[in-house]
Amino acid sequence: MARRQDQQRRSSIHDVASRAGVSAATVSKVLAGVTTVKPENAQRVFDAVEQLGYRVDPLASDMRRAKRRIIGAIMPEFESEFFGQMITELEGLAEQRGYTLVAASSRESEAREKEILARMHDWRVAGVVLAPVRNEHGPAAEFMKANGMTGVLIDRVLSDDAFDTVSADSAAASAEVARELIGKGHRHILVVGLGEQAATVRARLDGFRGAALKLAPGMRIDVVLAESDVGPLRAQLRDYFDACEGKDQGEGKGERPTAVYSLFLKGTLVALSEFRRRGWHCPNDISLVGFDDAEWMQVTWPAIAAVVQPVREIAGHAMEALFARIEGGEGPPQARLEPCRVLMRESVGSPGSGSHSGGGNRQ
Amino acid sequence: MARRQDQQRRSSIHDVASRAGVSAATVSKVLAGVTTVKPENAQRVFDAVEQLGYRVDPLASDMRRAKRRIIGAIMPEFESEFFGQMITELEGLAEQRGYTLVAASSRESEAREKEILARMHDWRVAGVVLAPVRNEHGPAAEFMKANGMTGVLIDRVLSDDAFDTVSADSAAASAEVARELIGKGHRHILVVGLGEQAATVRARLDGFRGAALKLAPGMRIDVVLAESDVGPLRAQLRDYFDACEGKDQGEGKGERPTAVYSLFLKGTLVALSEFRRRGWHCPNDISLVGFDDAEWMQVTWPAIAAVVQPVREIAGHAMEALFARIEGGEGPPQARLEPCRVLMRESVGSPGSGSHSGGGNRQ
DNA sequence: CAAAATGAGTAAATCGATTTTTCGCAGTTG
DNA sequence: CAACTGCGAAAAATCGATTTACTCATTTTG
Repeated sequence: MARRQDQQRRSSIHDVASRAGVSAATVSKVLAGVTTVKPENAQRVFDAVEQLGYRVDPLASDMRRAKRRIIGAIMPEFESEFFGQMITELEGLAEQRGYTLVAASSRESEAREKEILARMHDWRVAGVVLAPVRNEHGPAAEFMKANGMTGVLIDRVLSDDAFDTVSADSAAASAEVARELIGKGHRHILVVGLGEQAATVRARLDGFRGAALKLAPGMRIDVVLAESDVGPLRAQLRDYFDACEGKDQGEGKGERPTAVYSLFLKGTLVALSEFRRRGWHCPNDISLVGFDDAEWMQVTWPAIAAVVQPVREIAGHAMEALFARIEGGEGPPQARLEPCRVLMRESVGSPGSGSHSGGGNRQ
Repeated sequence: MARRQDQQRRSSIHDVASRAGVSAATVSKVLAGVTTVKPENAQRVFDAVEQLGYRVDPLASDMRRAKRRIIGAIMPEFESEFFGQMITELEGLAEQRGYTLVAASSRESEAREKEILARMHDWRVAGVVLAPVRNEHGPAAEFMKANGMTGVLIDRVLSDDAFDTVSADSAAASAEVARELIGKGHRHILVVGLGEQAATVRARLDGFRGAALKLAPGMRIDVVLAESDVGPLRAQLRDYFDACEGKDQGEGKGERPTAVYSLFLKGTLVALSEFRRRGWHCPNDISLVGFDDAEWMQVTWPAIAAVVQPVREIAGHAMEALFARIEGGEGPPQARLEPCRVLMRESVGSPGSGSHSGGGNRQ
């Protein structure tokens, strides 16, 4: 009914100006906090703003200025807790500084990543927080470089010669996982990963292997790395365990690993589902640690041990670095690593303790 | 090194115009696909665009036009799979139509919800997809109404007299859950919910109760509803089961429910963690069904039965309705309900079958 | 006391598009 | 031949701010 007229034109700076009896320029100055305005006029401007319910149009405002107060954020996905929290944090931080965050999901595609970036460039964003699909050497970072965009790379990166980077200290966390598992007596561990090209997967693998072989030089570390998708990983894992079981029978000695370390969240899920399929239970039949924590991991039985990434810290330092650059900060790019927490939960035990429901007869 | 000069001013429509030897207006028309331009000139424009790598500045473009090609999306949170998928879908759909999606999290706060909305109004968004914290009667919807904004309400809503609504058919799904549980022999069921004010919680509760009491009139349905936060719910649930156990001893008959139906995801987690604490296992000691599915639910042991919401459908129809309104569609607001799928998994069994690890001695 | 500096404010240019208006020119028509 | 029609394109207005340049007073300074 009254809808049509509700759709009134919002009042502009000129409406405020004429109501206050000053020029638009003066209004702009008052609102920007310039002090060279007569207090009386300033008050009249404030009054007019109040009466008209005036609010600056950020679009028009950004039009004139060189750096627009828009930040772009590109994440590989939004479905996981990690990136969900990340977006929430980034959005809050951007808002605090009066910026608007435009978020987009690259859906794990580098092609899409670049397209989104191009669109953000069209918007002339002041800066971009990019969590690349693979690593810092992808086409997206290249695009940013070529177009002189300012940005920060997070998560699946180590360091870059053009952009600041912020990520979890995967290597250190993985080393700690190695220490924990070896401390419990594990000497044959399977590491599961996806995306050999992802900077973090490599760091996690190397961190784990380095620490493990230092503590237990003779130990065995198997690795199952799928290239790009979760589907193949599932099959690879099945084949891997099939092979173990085969040897089991042949030699009468358990060739099956006593623990699995998954380098990423979906891998943890795939491992769990493979355990289910085989009727294995944690930690009696096999131990499990996953990189990336999730809320459900502590309520299931057993609770799943996990590496917790410091989302707040990553987001905070990423934004800090980004705004420093936006405001003209110079100097070589910084590569920042934030420490993780390793939560050892019930899914990890000592090998050979407890009853087995699996096929192998060990010890 | 070459960075500074990379930060070149991007070419504007005037650059294209002068290179093509026409006016800016002509360039605009060619790019908009107006046919009243001499083919020869059109070609020269295209060439110039190509050579300069020109792209329209969406900000400047939106400036002049009445409806800006920006869609706002406000979700209560980004951390869950549901809203993560929702944002992903919405973003994709907006992009398909040449719109930019600006997403923000109200972080389950109605105050913040309204603030975000005000900021989106400042941006003069063409439309808003709002998933309200509580229901359609909050201050945010009020704000939208008062300011003549066009929008669609989703998820925690039933119907509205000013906006189209799209949500999962919670009531029907809950009725199906009731049928399934009663079919398995359950006659004493606890329903767990949060936020009595949330439209969906009420619909789910009523849908469940209605169907259940119709099928098994004498059955017992207990309800534990926390008002606003998960913390209290945890305590309430503990008290509830403590009370059950107390009676257990006193009467020697199990007053403990044989199944729990959680009306929302976090409730499912809280229920699971309470089961853990008491050493109860699904489905032997108690059955569990939760509203909202999650990836992990099918890989844990037992797999958790859940109601799957049709995210794609909700997002799709929400955007459809929104764009219809943006393009001037009239008519009374539509309230749309999308059917859910109920996945019965291992967490549901028949009462009294299987061994018990809990305290009560039943049958 | 004249010249320079300062203060307070305004008109106009600008940002980069879109849209409306105007204009020139060619071809028709009365 | 004047008037009219149409077409294609240019010129100008517009969107809503910010910023620069400039105008008067008033005050300070040499």
